[in-house]
Amino acid sequence: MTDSKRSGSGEVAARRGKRERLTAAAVRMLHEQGVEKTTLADIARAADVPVGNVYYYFKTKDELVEAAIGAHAQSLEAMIASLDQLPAPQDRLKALISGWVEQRELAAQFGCPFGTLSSELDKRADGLDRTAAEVMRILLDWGERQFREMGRTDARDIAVALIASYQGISLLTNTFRDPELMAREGERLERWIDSLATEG
Amino acid sequence: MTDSKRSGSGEVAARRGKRERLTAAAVRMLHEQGVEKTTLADIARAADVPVGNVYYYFKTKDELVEAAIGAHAQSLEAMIASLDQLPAPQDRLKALISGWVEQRELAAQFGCPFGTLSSELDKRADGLDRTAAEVMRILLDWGERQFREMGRTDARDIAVALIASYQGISLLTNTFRDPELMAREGERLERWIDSLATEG
DNA sequence: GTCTATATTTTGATAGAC
DNA sequence: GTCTATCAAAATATAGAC
Repeated sequence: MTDSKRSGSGEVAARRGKRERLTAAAVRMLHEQGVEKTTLADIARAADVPVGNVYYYFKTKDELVEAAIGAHAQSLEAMIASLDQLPAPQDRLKALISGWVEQRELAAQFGCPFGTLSSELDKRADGLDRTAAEVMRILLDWGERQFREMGRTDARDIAVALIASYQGISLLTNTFRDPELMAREGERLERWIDSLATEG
Repeated sequence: MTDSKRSGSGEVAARRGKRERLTAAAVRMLHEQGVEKTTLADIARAADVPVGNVYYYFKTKDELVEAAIGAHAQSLEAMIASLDQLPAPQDRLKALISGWVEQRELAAQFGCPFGTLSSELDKRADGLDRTAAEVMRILLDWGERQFREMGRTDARDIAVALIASYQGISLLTNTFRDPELMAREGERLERWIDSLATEG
């Protein structure tokens, strides 16, 4: 078995490694350049994989976009699991906002990584926009649970309002290239969360 | 002067007519399909102008995009002039929100006409994203003036928050293809405007 | 001013050597 | 499994007849 180093688990590791590098590169490039402007060559270069080799891992560009959406879903689930460690729903929500504010420089450069992707996919006929909507719904449902736990009967509406505020301030932060916009809106949202706990 | 019908003011009218049709078609197509997905052929077809003729009016695709931004600026100025007819700033702001809610079906299909454009342009290197930012600033400045007239010292921050809420709910309304999201958020924002007038 | 035909470039995707 | 070379289609832009 002189081929033992090149076959077996070695191949699997290489395969997974490249596939994951391509997915990570896709997430980054789609965020920075958008779906339509990003070419397969861009992604291949960012992943340090030859262009022609991309098709061994992903049959079409859409499959790469789908993999990027999946990666966003995984990140989101991990973030939610982390937030759920906190005992009080108010603190969980405020920790979510803090995370947004921490990413304000990236938002100023390229907007919300998932919001801009979702927005762009909504202009396409295929089903990838529905996949993105599913991911967005995970965050919305989590937010609703927090507000319900705080005793709000309008939990869904204010969860929608919170996520909308984040998506909107991401767009403005990006449009004006001003991370301070996100910081100030974050402070306002945290005060708002506190006020919701005391009000009816 | 056998050519009198084809030269002189007739040509100017035709020229202006086609240019304006192309601009209007660009606005519509860029909204529906996005900048990168929309081809010059798409715009030409929507304007009922032969593809090759487009270049007589616009030297590049970017010039067409710029014209579309200019058209948005004009629409915005017209809307502001109309809102300014109302005597009270609260009513002007609530009329703005009503207008957003009225357009909810279009938002569900394609998002905010200007927000999605601005978001996409921010992913490009050229200066068109700065032009879009100028237009967005017109609305922001107007909102700030209304809140200041209401006696708010935090006028800029809440103007940013209001526009962000609209941009964000447009994105969610589009993502979930649900115009009702915009309607409910509109109601919430109107209650919020009222509460600002009574609070400090 | 208008339009057809076409040049040029880019991009998604494939064939086939190694 | 990897990679080079290349195809085919689409898109921007131009040339030149009318």
